[in-house]
Formats: sequence, structure tokens, C-alpha cells
Amino acid sequence: MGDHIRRNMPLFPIGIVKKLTELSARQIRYYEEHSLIQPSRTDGNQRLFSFNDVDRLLEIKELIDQGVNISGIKQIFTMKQAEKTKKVESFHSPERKELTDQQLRSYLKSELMMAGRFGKASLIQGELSRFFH
Amino acid sequence: MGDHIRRNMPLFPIGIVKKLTELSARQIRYYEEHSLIQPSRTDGNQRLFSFNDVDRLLEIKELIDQGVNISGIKQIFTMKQAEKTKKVESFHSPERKELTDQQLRSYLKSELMMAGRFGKASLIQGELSRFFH
DNA sequence: TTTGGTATGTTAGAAAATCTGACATAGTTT
DNA sequence: AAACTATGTCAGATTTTCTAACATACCAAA
Repeated sequence: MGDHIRRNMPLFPIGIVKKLTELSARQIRYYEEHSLIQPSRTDGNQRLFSFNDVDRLLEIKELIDQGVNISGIKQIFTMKQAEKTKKVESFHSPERKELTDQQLRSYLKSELMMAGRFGKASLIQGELSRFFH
Repeated sequence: MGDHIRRNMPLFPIGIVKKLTELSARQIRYYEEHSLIQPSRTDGNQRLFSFNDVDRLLEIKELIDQGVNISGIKQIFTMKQAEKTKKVESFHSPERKELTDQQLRSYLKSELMMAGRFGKASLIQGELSRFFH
């Protein structure tokens, strides 16, 4: 849960993000303009990107390469977000509250493992081998 | 294994490092001048710091606060380095290799994917992790 | 006490990086 | 053909960082 903080901490200027993602500054700003990312700013108005932002830009690039346009990407992202909040809601739903602590811990553990193992699998399949050797 | 590479990726401009370490730019440059750190540079000669650099600056700050002077810190660091190489010298020869941008992107991407999948693990270690809880 | 070294602050001027806004353009859609 | 999409490019302004120099408080040695 400190994880969220770490991954959302504003760290990188646009020059680094360009190298990291192989996107042009124009593209990155354009995607921001269309609300695909929301990097924060310094006091002097310079963009600062987090790991999550970079992650998201890599996803965007992937989708662009696959021919998806901005609107499509926006849809995909809002769908993903819906998935996430759905999971959180079901976790907090009333019938879940009747669980014993033991059951809860067990659930949490398996949930984390499943999410870990299969969370993003569809998106990455095939890509993954390239990055691990 | 790719850990070394991740932790040595040049990522942060000095402005970010100032915030992360609560050191002044003057201090950071002074420590570089005395070879306590060796941040890399952009084509335009701007410093770029890695996670390791930031970690090291936090160690430096700690030691300064404890009254150790630059020479002392230098000694401590060379001792630590000796310890490390002693431990692993039977496994690897510590040759320094330059990263291509492509390699850097690959590692970042896989790191981000791993972080998303397994919730965290290797990206941030050492003292720097204090800032992410 | 004077001198000198250490670690840091501050300032100035130059260079690099980034910002926004505008116009250009190759493809695609209508 | 006209409009739209996604990106390139350029200009001028602003922010950030650079080096070099000088200032200073503290401490220690001569």
C-alpha cells in the first residue's frame, strides 16, 4: 500500500520519459491533452511523471502500435478502472463482512496471488519473453 | 541480476534529488566533486542520478549528521565496497558496461510489469525506501 | 592570534530543458 | 473536397541546471 505512493510519486522530467518510452514530447503532451495521463507539475510548471505514468505511456504505445486510436484507448482505460473498483467493492460487500479473520486472511492471500499471476496476462502474453532471458 | 542495471539507470535531475534527499544542490555537487558519487550526464551536461546515487546521498547525509567528514565517508565507502567485492568476487568479475537506450527501456518495462504483477519487490531498496511508506 | 582548510551559502551569466501556441502535413473519414 | 486525427516542427518565453567565483562560519595548526 506504500506501493501506491511509490508508483505515483512525481519523479521524471519529460526528457527521461522520452527515452524510456521512445515517444516524442509531442506525443506525450498530446496524450496528456486527451486525458490519457495526468502528470503533475513543478512549481515552475514543468511536467513530472511517475512510474505509473510511464507504465501507462508504454501501454498507450502498445495500443497505438496495434492500431487503436485515442478514443479506443480511453475506453480501454476506463474499463480497466471499472474492473478495479468492482473488485474493491466486492471486497467490501456486506456478505464479505461475515468472514472470520482467518477466512479474510486466506482470501486476501489467494487474491493477491491470483492477481499477481493472472492480472495483466492477456496484455503481455508474447511480449514477456522478450524481456526475460 | 538486472538489479544492478535498474539501480544504476540514470533517471533523476538534480531538482528531484534535492527533494528526495533534502540536500542542497551545492552539497550534492560538492560530494560529487569529492568523488563520493558519480552521477552521469545528459548530452547537454546536466546531471542525471540513479537510485543508487540517491541511496548513497542518503547515506552521506546520515554520516554527515553523525559528524563524519568527507574523508571519513570516503573511507567508509571504500571499505564497504571491499566487503562487497570480497563476497561476490568468486561469482562475477565486476566489469562496468554501458547501457544502450534499448536495454534501459527493456529493463524498465519488465520492471514495471513485474511491479504490477507481484505488487512490488526489487525496484526500490535501501534507504530510499524510507520515503515510500 | 593569524593562517589555512572544510563544508556550505549565494550570486551571476551562460547553457540546456521544457513550456505553450501556432502552423504544417500525411492519412483517414465523411 | 472538406474535416478530422495524430504527429512534426518552429519560435519565443520560462524554468532548470551548469560552472565559477566570492563569502562565511567553524575549527585546528602554526
